[in-house]
Amino acid sequence: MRIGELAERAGTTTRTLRYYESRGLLPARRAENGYRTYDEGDLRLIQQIRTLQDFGFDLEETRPFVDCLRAGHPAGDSCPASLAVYRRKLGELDALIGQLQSVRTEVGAQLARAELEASAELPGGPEPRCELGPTAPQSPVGPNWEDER
Amino acid sequence: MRIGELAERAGTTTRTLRYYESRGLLPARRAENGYRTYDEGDLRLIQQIRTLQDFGFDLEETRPFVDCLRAGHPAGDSCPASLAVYRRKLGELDALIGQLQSVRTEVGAQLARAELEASAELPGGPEPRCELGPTAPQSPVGPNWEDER
DNA sequence: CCTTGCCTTGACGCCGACGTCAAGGATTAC
DNA sequence: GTAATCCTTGACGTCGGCGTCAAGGCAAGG
Repeated sequence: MRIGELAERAGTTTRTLRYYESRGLLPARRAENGYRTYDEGDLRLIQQIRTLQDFGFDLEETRPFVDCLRAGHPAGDSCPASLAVYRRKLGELDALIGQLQSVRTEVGAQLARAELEASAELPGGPEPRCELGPTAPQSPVGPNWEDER
Repeated sequence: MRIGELAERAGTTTRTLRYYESRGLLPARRAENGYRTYDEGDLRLIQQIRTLQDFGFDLEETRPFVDCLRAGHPAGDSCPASLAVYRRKLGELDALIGQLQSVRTEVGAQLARAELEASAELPGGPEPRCELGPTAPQSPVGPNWEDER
C-alpha cells in the first residue's frame, strides 16, 4: 500500500502522514523506486493517533501509544507509559473543566447583572441612549488601523 | 501618562498595548514629540480587555466591550452588543464543557479497561513482557528523525 | 558633552499541525 | 507517444498574541 491509499483509508491526507513520519511516529519502508510502503499495522497506528487527537491529545502525547503498538502489543494502551499519559490527561481534563465551569459561572453572573441594569434603565429611564446594537456595523468602512498585518 | 507607565499600572507590557492599538482597540493621542499619551479611561479599557481575556475571550470578542466603554457608558457590558457576546460565549462554554466531560468519561473508561487487562495478565500471566515503562527514555539519544524543522 | 532611559517604527520569531504550491521523477492508462 | 495520475523533497503560509531584537529620536541629570 502506498501513501495515497493509506491516507484515503485512514481518512486523512498524505501531508499529514508525511508529517507524522517527520515527527518519528509512523516510520515507512521504501519500495525500490523510493515510494513509501505501508501495511495494515500502519493503518492501525494512524487510527490510534487520530482517536487520541480527537480526545485532545497532542501529537507528542500519542507517542507512547504508537511505540506500544509498534512493540507488538495488541493495543496502544497495553503499556504503562500509555496509562501514565491517560492519568495525566484525566488530571488535566478535570482541571480544565473546573476552570471552565467557574468561568461559566462568572460570565453568567456578569450577564445577569448587566441585564438587570439594562432593564432598570430602559422602561422608565430618563434618556433612551445606547444605540450600539449587536448587528450594527457602526463605522461605515472601518477606520484606518490596518498596520501590523 | 505615557505608554510605559500605563503598561506598568495595567500589569502588562508596552508591546501588548501597541498591539492593541494596531488592532484598533485602545487608540492613542500623541504628544508633540510623537509619544503616545493616555488617561485613566484608557487604563479601564485595558482592565476590561484583560478581564475578558482571562475568561478566554479572544481579542476580537472584547471589541464590543471596548467600543461600549469608549462610547461613554459606565461599563463595558452596558451595551446590547456586549450582552450578545456574553450569551454567545455562554453557549460556547456549555458546548465545550460538555465535550470535555464526555471525553473525560471516555478516557476514564479506556484507562479502567486497560488497567483491568493489565492486571489480568500480570499476576499469573504466562510471559512477563511489556518493558516500556513511563520513565524509560528507551532509545539513547533518539533516532534520526529531525527533518522538517 | 555624554550617558541613561524613556520613546518611536519595523520586522522577524514562536508554537502546532498541518495546507498549499513548486519542480521534477515514476507509473499507469489510452 | 503522451497525457494523466501518482509519487518525491523542499519550502513557505496559516492563526493569535504577543516576545524580542534593531536602529534611531528625545529629554534630563551630572
